[in-house]
Amino acid sequence: MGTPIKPTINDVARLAQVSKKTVSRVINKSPLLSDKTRKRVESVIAEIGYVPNPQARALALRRNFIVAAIHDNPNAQFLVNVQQGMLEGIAGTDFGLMVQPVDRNSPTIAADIRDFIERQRPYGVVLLPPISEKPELAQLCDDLGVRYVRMGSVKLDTAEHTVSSNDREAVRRAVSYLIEHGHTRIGLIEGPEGFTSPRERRAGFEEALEAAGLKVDPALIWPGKYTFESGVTAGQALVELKNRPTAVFACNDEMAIGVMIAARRSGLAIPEDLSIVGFDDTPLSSHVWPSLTTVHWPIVDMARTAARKLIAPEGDTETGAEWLLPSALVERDSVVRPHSD
Amino acid sequence: MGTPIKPTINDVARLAQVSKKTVSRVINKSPLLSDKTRKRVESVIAEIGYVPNPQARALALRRNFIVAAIHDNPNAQFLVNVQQGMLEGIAGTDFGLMVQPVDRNSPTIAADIRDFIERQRPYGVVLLPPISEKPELAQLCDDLGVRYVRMGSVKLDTAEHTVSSNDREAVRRAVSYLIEHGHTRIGLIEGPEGFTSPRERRAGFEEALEAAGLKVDPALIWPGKYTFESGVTAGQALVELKNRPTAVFACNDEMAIGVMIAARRSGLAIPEDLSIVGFDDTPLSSHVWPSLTTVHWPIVDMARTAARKLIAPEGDTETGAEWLLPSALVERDSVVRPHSD
DNA sequence: ACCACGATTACCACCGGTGTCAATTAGATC
DNA sequence: GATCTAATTGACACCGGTGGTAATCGTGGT
Repeated sequence: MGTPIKPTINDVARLAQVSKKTVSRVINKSPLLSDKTRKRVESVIAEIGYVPNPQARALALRRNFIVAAIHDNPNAQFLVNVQQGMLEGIAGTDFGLMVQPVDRNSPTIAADIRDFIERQRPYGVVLLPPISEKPELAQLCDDLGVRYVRMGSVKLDTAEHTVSSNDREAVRRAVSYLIEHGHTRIGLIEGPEGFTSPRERRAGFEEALEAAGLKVDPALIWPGKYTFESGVTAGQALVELKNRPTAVFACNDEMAIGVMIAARRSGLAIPEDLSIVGFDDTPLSSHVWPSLTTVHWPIVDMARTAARKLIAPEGDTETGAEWLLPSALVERDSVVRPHSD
Repeated sequence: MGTPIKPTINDVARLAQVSKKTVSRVINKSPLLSDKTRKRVESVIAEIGYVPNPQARALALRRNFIVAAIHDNPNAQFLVNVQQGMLEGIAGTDFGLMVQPVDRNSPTIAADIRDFIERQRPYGVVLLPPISEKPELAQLCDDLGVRYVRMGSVKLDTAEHTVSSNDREAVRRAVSYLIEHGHTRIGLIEGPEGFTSPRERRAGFEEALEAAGLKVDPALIWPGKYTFESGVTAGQALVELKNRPTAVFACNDEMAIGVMIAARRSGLAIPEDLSIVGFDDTPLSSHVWPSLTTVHWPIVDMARTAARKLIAPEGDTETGAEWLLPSALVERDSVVRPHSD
């Protein structure tokens, strides 16, 4: 107890009667080593329980074994999914995961991120949406010489260093699904303005309608903020329309569930009177009743991929997974054909 | 771009015409320095944008500036709250936050944690519930010479290194609140077996009944797993009882909401036919309809405190906040007086 | 002007690893 | 057995900081 003194590479070297450098070679699995020596050193390592000091390694190699998730996203499920994915991506390596939230609206956001990176010098960082949409932050990482990967929707300013999903196509398919079920008056609850992903989702919505020869009715499109409350508000507005829609696509699950609540308060039955489709596929979506048909957003996959790309050897640009990950519609119980009138 | 070379302490020393050590003193705000020298060095630092290399510091000081949250908790909101709290606790310091999940059921859990700690050598770790209840893990931290703080409910094996809330008392108050509202048949949905916190919550439930002279009816007590589904199952069972309860206390919010759903499926109105109280005060609890009366569990406060205690100077045992943090009942809309029959 | 003494500052080893390159050893060849 | 070459291994500087101690500076007292 107290303060146990960890054995160092010198201890191993002395006990195995070899030089530090040889021990270093064993640790790093260098091929230019005789089996005999390797065995001997390995047995000493096992015996005294030597583990290389990560800080010393980091100093000598001028790179440490930490990747960081930098985010500005208040959504718990999203964050946890990202963390899970990144941890999967670094599993089996020596890397660890740091988390650093920032304030999207702060004027010092760039300085804060710079501060974090310089204070910790992580090996690389993953920029999560929505701050991944700010090109100046990617530039900052470049300037600081820290590797980075952005997570986002396709159609960011550039695809470089970006792991993405195709939200537009995913929404197009989801709305087409509603149309195939016979819906022609379909409401949309949008995400917050000023970000790529909500914009893409709206574009997908419009494309689906146009492809089916339906026209986009501005009265059926309401703004939302990705929050439950904003879903309730928008849902209420939609439901109280004289000529109300028979289906609603909400740009995320939370708002979709808000719509459910609002509709029910107005005496509508879900899905009989109003079909609803969400986006994200959070656990919540299968917990509500009726369970929510929604677009599965591959966050975990994206985060895993981002982490893998981040720690992949320099030249190795084609490590395994692709940069674009597929979404999929998850059919549950919140969509039926509309009343035939 | 490319690989910018960060200025080092040597660059500063050369430009300011002083020794490395003097620069080091400036960085560490040593008092034994003349103002003149300090000013000169500081201006050079500002000019070339020098930031000390954290890995070199970590090596020399034999301690780094990272605290880690080690957890085995699948609940997203809980994790995010803990992270938020810990980040608040280290705000303004040089510390960063790492996250390391482990598998509670894995036989190698201790080895996994040891592995993590040795691979990263964080300055200290916070053990989150429920793994904070395993004394052998605290022992492990001791053995490894890494500082730690546990988060949990009072009545763990020992209070040492433990930031806690008093779940028993909190539940006692919540259930007393139901009793004050006229409920006498009160159901309980328990948390998973084998952990201190659910045990304490149950004890609080029983104490409240006994204090009011009511007897504990085993038929009204159902097991749960802290999941939404288990809440639905238990809720359904309670509601279908011949002599069903007029109120239910669920050991967490998710289960409480499960009970809501189950009750509604059986045609009961909430809260008119069934009052419900939860535990946690997750955002969810104010999103459901009717909003859920629940016990506010001070996770953020506990996590903030844990982080502060962790990085507090050695002897400084009485830094600010207490080790025991208060819970409080949050009155919302899910409790009314029972039908007077 | 000289000296003691506290305030500043410099020097050098060290933290625990890795890179470079020279030295040593082993195996092959004649 | 001597020589050559490839395979192993070691010596040493260095990564960028900090600690301990010695050296230097400034000041007041006499």
